[in-house]
Amino acid sequence: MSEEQKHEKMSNEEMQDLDEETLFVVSQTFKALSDPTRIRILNLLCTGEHSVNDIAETLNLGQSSVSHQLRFLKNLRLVKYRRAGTTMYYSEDDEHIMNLLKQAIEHASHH
Amino acid sequence: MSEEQKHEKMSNEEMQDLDEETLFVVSQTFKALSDPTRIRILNLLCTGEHSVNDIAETLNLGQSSVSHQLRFLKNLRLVKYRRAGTTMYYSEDDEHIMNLLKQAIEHASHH
DNA sequence: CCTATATATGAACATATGGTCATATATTAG
DNA sequence: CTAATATATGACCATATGTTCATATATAGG
Repeated sequence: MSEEQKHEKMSNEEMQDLDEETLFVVSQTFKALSDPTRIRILNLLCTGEHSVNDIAETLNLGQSSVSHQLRFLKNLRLVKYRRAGTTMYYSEDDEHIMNLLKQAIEHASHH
Repeated sequence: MSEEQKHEKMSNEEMQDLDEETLFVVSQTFKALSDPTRIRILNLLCTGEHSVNDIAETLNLGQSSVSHQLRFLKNLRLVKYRRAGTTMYYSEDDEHIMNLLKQAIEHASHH
C-alpha cells in the first residue's frame, strides 16, 4: 500500500488548508478536465497533433466550439499550437495533467 | 519514459474516441474536483473523518453548503459516512480519485 | 410527550458555462 | 489588390452551478 511516494516536498501530515493560489490552479485544472468536449479533444490529441478542422470533423463538433475550447485549454497551458500556413496544429503541452486524464479514463473504463 | 504501464486492457494505439458512459463518468469525476469548496473538503478529509459541523467550522463555510457538497461527493462515492448519534462523520471513499487530487495539488504547489 | 442539537433538503437567486451564429482576422494563391 | 481557406472572436442564449435562507428530518435526553 505504498507505490507512489511523490509528496516529499511539504510536511503532508500538518496541512490543514490550501492556500488560495493552489486552490485556484487545482480547481481550474480539474475544470478543464470536467467537460466531455474537452476530454474528447485532449484524448484525441493523445494520438498526436491535429488541426482545428481535423478535430471538429473527427469529433463531430462545430469549428467555433472547438476553437473556443482550445483557447480555454491553451490559456491553462494544457495544449500548444504551431502554425502551418492558415492551419493551426494543436498538441498536448502538459504531460502531468494528461497523465491524470489517462488515469481517470483507465479508472472509469474498468467500470 | 516508461514508468507507468497500467493501460494494458485496451489497445491504446487505436483508441479514437471514448464511449459515452466513460466520458460521463470521467467528466463527473473531474467536475467533483473542480470546485474550491469541494477540494478543501476532500483535502480536509485526507486527515481523517470529520463531522459536517467540524468541516463547516474548520473551513469557514455554511453548514448547508457543506451538506450540499457532501451529498454531491457521496453520490459519486468519493466520500462515505457513519452515524454517531445525531452526528454524521464523513470520510474518503475512493483512494484512486483522492490520489488524483493529491497529484494535482502537488503539481500546482510546485507553481 | 417536548426540547435541543446535528444534518438534510428545497426554493430562490446570481453567476458561470458551453454551444451557435455571424463576423473578424490571418495567411496563401493568383 | 481579390478570393479562398482556416481559425478566432464576440454577442447571445439556454442550462448548470454554488450559495443562502428557511424549514424539514432525525436522534438523544429529559
